[in-house]
Amino acid sequence: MPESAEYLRIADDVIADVRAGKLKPGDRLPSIADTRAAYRVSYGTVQLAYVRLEALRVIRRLQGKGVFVTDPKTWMREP
Amino acid sequence: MPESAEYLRIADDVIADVRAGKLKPGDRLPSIADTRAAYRVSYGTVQLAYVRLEALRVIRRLQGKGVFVTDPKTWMREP
DNA sequence: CCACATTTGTCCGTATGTATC
DNA sequence: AGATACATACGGACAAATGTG
Repeated sequence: MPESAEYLRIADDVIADVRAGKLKPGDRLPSIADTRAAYRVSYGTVQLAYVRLEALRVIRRLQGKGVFVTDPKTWMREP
Repeated sequence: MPESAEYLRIADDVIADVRAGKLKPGDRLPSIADTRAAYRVSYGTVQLAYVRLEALRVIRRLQGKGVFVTDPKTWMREP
């Protein structure tokens, strides 16, 4: 295994983008299909990252609509 | 059509057990193989529940050792 | 040190369901 | 009706850490 797992890398990248302001509350993330292609991973790997990000309250997953960034105020405290 | 997803049910059950005191900080959860059998689900479904619980800081997953309950003080607030 | 079993970790491909547009 | 997008689940495969003999 590389430095860290791919699903963690995907999740960390999203968090980093939010912290950097590249993703703002309400923004929609690229589709899972696009993310899959960008990272060259399976659908399941992206979903694993999203399940984690949802638990961390960084995103909301809305079936049929997309995946959206939440308000960082609710989670942006420490590591 | 599932009342709710199996992986969420597994995760919620663990949280409920911790809240009820049936699982205490430092306790080791049943092995994934046992949990699989108990819920009659696949390995991946249990892992999904655990990835979520890890993000919620309810458990720590230690490769080769097991899955352990964390100190609820760090997460037991909110819904 | 070595071999082996156990246990968790990660990833893939596929199938099917459900919601939205 | 059809296309798009997310949701959930399964089975399989191999890697990595741990513990035991």
